[in-house]
Amino acid sequence: MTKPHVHRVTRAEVAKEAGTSVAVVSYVINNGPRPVAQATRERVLAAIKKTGYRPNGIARALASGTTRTYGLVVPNIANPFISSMAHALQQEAFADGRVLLLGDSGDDRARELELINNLLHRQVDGLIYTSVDRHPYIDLIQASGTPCVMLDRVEPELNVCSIQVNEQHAARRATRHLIEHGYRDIAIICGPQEMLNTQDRISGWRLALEEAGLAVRPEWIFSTDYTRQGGYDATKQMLAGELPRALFATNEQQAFGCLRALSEHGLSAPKDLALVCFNGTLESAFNVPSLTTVRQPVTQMAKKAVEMLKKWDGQPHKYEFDFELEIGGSCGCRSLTTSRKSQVT
Amino acid sequence: MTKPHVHRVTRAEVAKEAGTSVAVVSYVINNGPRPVAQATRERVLAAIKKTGYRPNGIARALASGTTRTYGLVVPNIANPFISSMAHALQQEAFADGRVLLLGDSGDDRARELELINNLLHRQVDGLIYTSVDRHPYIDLIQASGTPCVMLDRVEPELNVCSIQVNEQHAARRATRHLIEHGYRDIAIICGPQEMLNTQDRISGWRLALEEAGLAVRPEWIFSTDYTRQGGYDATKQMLAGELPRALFATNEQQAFGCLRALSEHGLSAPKDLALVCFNGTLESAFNVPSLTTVRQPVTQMAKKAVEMLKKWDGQPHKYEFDFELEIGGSCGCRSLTTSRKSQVT
DNA sequence: ATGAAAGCGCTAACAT
DNA sequence: ATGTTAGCGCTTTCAT
Repeated sequence: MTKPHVHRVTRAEVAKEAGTSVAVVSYVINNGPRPVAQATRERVLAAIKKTGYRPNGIARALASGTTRTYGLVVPNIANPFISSMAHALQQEAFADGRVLLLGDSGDDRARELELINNLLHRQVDGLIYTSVDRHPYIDLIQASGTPCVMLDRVEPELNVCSIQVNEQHAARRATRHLIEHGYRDIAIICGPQEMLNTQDRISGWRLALEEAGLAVRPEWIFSTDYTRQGGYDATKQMLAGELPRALFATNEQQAFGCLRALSEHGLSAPKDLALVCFNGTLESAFNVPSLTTVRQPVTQMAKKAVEMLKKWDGQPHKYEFDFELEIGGSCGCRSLTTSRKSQVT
Repeated sequence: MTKPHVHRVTRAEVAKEAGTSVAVVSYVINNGPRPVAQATRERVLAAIKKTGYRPNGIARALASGTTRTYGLVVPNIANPFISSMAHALQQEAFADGRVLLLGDSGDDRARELELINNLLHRQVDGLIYTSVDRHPYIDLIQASGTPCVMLDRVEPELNVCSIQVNEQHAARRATRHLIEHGYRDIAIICGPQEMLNTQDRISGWRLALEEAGLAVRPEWIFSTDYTRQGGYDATKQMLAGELPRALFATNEQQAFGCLRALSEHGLSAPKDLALVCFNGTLESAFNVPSLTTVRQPVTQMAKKAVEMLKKWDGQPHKYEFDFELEIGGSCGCRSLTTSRKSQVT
């Protein structure tokens, strides 16, 4: 019952000032649910202005049962792909009068659990969730009855809503692009093996190789963290063995780590190693060389995610979005085509 | 009074189940403010487990007057420097049991106002604020009595708390580093002229030049957005005139835009243009070439920001942090020293 | 069209 | 050590 803030004007004072009941003040503020006579409305508005009244969102949330808040749970907001998604989600949510509670788990599964519990206690109206793990805390969320949209793939048998691109297809498409360049020795730097998205991306890579009749060499699967350092370390390791001619890095950060490691050995892309990556952002487009990358339609996905939370019906809808293979210079295309429009102008 | 969620267990049910009063349930949950007999405590805990009770954070916030939430207002969460700061802030805040409400204004001043109003209505316990503009909405925040820490410099006469590095010093130091390399023709790519941080960074640059007896050429001040595209455009413009030998880019994104533009003209750093930038992140360390950059102690600053909100006393404390000039390859140092430890291992 | 009042689920002061 | 209850500031139903 401690009130840390300065005195706050309440609805009662406004009502007194306007000479009405508190209910009418609510009707004016909320534009409903009942009509208010024009004269009364004006008196109320004047009283609001005069008193400097500001509705208390917490009290409103308690009474109305909606916090007008979504929770966003992500592994790490410092990942540019994720922060670009967060940006789009916030824009979208705010257009609907809602704000995002940021839950950044710092790539830590225990922390992720704490955050989800915390956000659920806060009665968020919905959760937008990317787990650090292949076993997201779905039960917990469903038990609370909170609408939830997953932003990655989950075990098919889980009855959850999800939004994603088909990552296996995308990985296959990216790898196939390298094959079309004529490369036959194609390695992959991927995330932790147990994660579903890692598995999808590996299997897409494998599929493309098999379709082209190329050998799948297990020693050319470099599993590491989805970080720059991970890509760097994996590449160092790769450089210690027989060097492939091309590489599929399963996220943008790994690709950057890879380029750095290459450069420390006097190597570069696409000259010594052709490179494509997954989930590129503006960074890929501006990098030198620009990165050929699988692009997810972040803005559209954000729109859909918010829409799904708004229209929540408890059914486990799954939406799949088309990805785009954005051609940059890292795969060697730039030396093949001379007249390509620049990415960045 | 709509309850969108499934039935939620309340404290009353727990009390009934445990055969105690509701107050005791609170005391158990909150570990106070009054002691509870061990036996009772255990009965309550058992009842909580059995019923699946979860405290309602909103009701708690209304009754206690604290939402255990901070608002974070930033120009754009997709900016890597900002998202790394957001990451650190969230970690720090959560250690204190609080969560961040993300207010991403999308570089739009009107949106920023809406967001601040929204967050204030939500009764956030504090605000961490970086404005898109030189005139932040301080009055509004102060009128609400909400603790607030600014993360950039504000007009000195404003009585607000702020945390920052001395940007003029940092800019001067960065520029001086270029001068120490022997470069005499040093340009600057900066942000919008009216912003205080732009002015600080320009004046630091200017000061360093003057101290070295070098000419300050107004045509070598390229004002643009703090974005990759901005850096790109400014560099294109620069390339149309007489090319300087060195450049100070006033944020990391501009630096990347610059490198891209250079590359499209067959030029590169540090060979054709030595480059240092402001507010580098891990991206600078991993880029090829790695970027020489002013680094802010993001983690410490986040710690301090949260601490200031916790210990709020209404006084306009200002904290200045030491920056670090992180040496990379973009300024030419790499060719001078051969034995430098790698940045990224 | 408006007023009165019953919650929303909790905290904590006031009882015992 | 524990029970009872008055708020917290709002939404909305039930009256009028």
